[in-house]
Amino acid sequence: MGEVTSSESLLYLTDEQLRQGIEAMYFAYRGFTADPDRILGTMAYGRAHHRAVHFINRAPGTTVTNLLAILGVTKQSLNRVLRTLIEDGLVESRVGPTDRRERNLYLTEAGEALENRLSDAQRARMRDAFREAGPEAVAGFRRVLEAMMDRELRRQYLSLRETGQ
Amino acid sequence: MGEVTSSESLLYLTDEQLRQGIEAMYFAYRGFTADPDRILGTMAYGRAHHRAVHFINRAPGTTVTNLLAILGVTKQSLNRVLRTLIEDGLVESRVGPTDRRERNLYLTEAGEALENRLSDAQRARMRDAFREAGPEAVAGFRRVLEAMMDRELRRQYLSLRETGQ
DNA sequence: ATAATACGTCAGCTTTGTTGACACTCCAAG
DNA sequence: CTTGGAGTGTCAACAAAGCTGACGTATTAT
Repeated sequence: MGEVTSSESLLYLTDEQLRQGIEAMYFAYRGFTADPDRILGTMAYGRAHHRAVHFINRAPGTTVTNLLAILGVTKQSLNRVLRTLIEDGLVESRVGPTDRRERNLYLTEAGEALENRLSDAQRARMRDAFREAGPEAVAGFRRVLEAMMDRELRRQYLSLRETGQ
Repeated sequence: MGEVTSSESLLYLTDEQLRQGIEAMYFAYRGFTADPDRILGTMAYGRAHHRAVHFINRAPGTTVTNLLAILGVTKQSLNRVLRTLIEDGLVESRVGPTDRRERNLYLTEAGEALENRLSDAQRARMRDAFREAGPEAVAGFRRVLEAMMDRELRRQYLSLRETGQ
């Protein structure tokens, strides 16, 4: 406290500051997932279903391999989730038009309805947080998060951003 | 795009912006946990052990009930983790001096060694991200994360901050 | 004395991840 | 036109880490 590290004051890089950043990240992430989790808890779905539905909505027609790369799980794990979503009529799997080995994934109306419910809840929290913190804080938030991603995930994130208008 | 919402420009509260914030949070959290996970993967421990060790280090002598409140899991779940840590000599459980029903938890030297290894890795990533983003971005990052926490978790987070110098 | 608290543990279940193995379809290249 | 490999689906077995419910045992508080 009151200890000046340099004339530029790199106080925000103190171990104590970094630890607070780590704890903030941990507690905030729990808030971040709390609302969708509550909704999902009332049905037979979990966080994995949310992720699948989110990214299918984000990039309709995406293939299984694509989804595997974004989610970073094994195909067996994803397939289990995907299968229940297809059986329950939330996701449609169409044989690829050019390459018929591929499966293009789409949300059905019911799937879109669930996606909306979940992302409405998550967006509401994000919106409140953004509003409370203000636009400059939001810009900083985004900048730090981007810098925290793994190289490959960052690439994925940025290419998703291009997609969305 | 180019659509002006108001004279104040609340463009950062667009659904598209919020969705990008959500995805940034998701991808960044994976980066956030990647390094400790890699280390833990080489031993018989997981993320749950990391959390326990982190918060015991943060508040030495904390009780089991306290830890339960911070981590938000059941005592059965925590106990499984705690038991292995105690058996392996990373955590010491002392009978409470004033109230002998309580157990005060402490890291042993070996426990501290593991905690250091894990948090060094995590801090290194946080430090790089902070350095890359700059002090103002870091302040914004913290402000948004704080606003995203559940009321109760935010309380916990803030009381932890007081503890640390 | 009795009730409540703090802790530990047994048993069983769920979600979501993992390996490894195998089959099928289909594209592309030799 | 065959053959290798990519994309996909699925079976089996397992692990980590969460959950509920129930019970036992100290210890403290009323």
